[in-house]
Amino acid sequence: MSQQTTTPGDAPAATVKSAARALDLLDEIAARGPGTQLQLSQRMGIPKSSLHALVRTMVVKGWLETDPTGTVYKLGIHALVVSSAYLDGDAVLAQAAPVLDEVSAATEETVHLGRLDGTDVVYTAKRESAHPLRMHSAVGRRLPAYSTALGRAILSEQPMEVREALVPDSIDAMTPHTTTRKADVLTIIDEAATQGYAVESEESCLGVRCFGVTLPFGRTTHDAMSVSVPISRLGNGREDFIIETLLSARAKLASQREHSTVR
Amino acid sequence: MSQQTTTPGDAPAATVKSAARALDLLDEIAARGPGTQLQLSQRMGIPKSSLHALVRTMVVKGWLETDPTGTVYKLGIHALVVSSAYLDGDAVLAQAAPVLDEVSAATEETVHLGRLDGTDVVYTAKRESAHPLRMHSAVGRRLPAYSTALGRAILSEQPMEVREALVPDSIDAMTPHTTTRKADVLTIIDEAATQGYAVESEESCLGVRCFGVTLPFGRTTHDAMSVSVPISRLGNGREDFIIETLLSARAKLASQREHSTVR
DNA sequence: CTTCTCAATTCACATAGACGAACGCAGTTC
DNA sequence: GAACTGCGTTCGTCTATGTGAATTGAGAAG
Repeated sequence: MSQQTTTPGDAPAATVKSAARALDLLDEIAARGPGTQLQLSQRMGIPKSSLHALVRTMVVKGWLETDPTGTVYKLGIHALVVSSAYLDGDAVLAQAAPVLDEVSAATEETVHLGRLDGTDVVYTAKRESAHPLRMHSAVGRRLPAYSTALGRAILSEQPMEVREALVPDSIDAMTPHTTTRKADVLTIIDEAATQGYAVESEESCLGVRCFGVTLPFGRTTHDAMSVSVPISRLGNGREDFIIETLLSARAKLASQREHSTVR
Repeated sequence: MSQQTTTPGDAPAATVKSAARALDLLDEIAARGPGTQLQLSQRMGIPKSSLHALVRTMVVKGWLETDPTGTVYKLGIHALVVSSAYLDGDAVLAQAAPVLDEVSAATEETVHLGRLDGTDVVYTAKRESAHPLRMHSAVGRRLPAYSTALGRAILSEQPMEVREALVPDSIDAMTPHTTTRKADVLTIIDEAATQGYAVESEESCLGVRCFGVTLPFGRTTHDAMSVSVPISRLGNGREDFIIETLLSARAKLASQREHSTVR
């Protein structure tokens, strides 16, 4: 993804090449894994001699580390440090955290907070299910917005053009149940807009169904919350209960928002 | 952290200025919080005109975001994304995770994994206590090594010169109980080396005592595990139980290491 | 021991960026 | 409403850095 985010078709906007490359390099390694200088230079289309100085700089600063052998470059520990700072400075997270806890306590399932970034959603917080059977997930992970309940919830509050733009024409199936036709996905998002919540069943993780609602912050909502439940634990109205829980969580946040003048 | 440049007393080491600055800027914001372009340029000692292009580049790439007002710059969502990639690629974490779970289950207290970075330790994983009274902590947060049980455990396996170097002459008290004399801290570390585990009582967080042991990976150990317990829950041999749990966790990892040829 | 391969590294030139100073734009203060 | 203050932005020059080709070094293969 990263390579050349180039916001499509706009001004050349004086950009600092070496700084951009340093950041791209971090993204590249994050997205496609570690590599040698040569491999990375090929993957990114940068002359290896250029990469050389760059990599050295980044190692000195602790943003990259090498293998024991010294030839393979991977992310350094500074990659971790900034993440907590990002989360600390996030007003949405701070406000949503108590509600997240409540939903987690009420449902006893894995609960995520996520945010739209490009066509993906990035998890910004989670609460894990107490059950031994639980999803593998992590704060910072990105998944396509259109195939997750969380992302669909966000998309359902966007105007049509945005939905169109953020659902690609060709969708890779992550599981046999993934909806791969753009039109179908758009229909699903439309239903979510009507219902007020989004669903995704085994489309990104086999055996798991997710439910998502947006968080009522700001006028363009980029944040949402979802609950992921193994299908084996659904039934007996438990699905409805989870949806109710999510909707009332959102209602609670919305009312808080009216009382306190936050941002 | 940032601002140093000039790797102490060795080769001039061709460094890429603008890349270094981009990274320093991330560190700066992570360490001392967001700011306007002017503030940041002053904090970092960079001409504002130089910072201007840099900041724009980083915003375009999603590594920085602005306030709603557009004047205050803070970390962007990419800061989150790399962190999960860092953790994913970490062999130590993958191996230690099950043991972490066990210690968490056995003690029902907050358990941390951490790694030495300069004079600090950075948390790389945690399991939270189920008790409502629990520490505030987060993966990615850094604390001084010398004042935490986790850090002291790591230091206790380092040679004397390293300990000397990593404990500063002047220590800021984080709580009234913080040990602030370098000599005292070195003595405590020495005791930890003898005992095989490190302790810290209310020195970084009032009301909390922590116990730490190193993880037996590699020959120079940079990783350690700790348990943080509210003092009110100690007593009745619970302290000994926790220490035993940690020591046996380490023993388990050590034996695993002998069987599997990892890394 | 020689040759191949794949890695990092260095060098000398063309270019991209760092810098200080000047500018534009709000919101405040007098 | 005029002078200030704090902010981002632009411009032209000097310098740092990106680049391709050539070099070194370590293993593996012959």
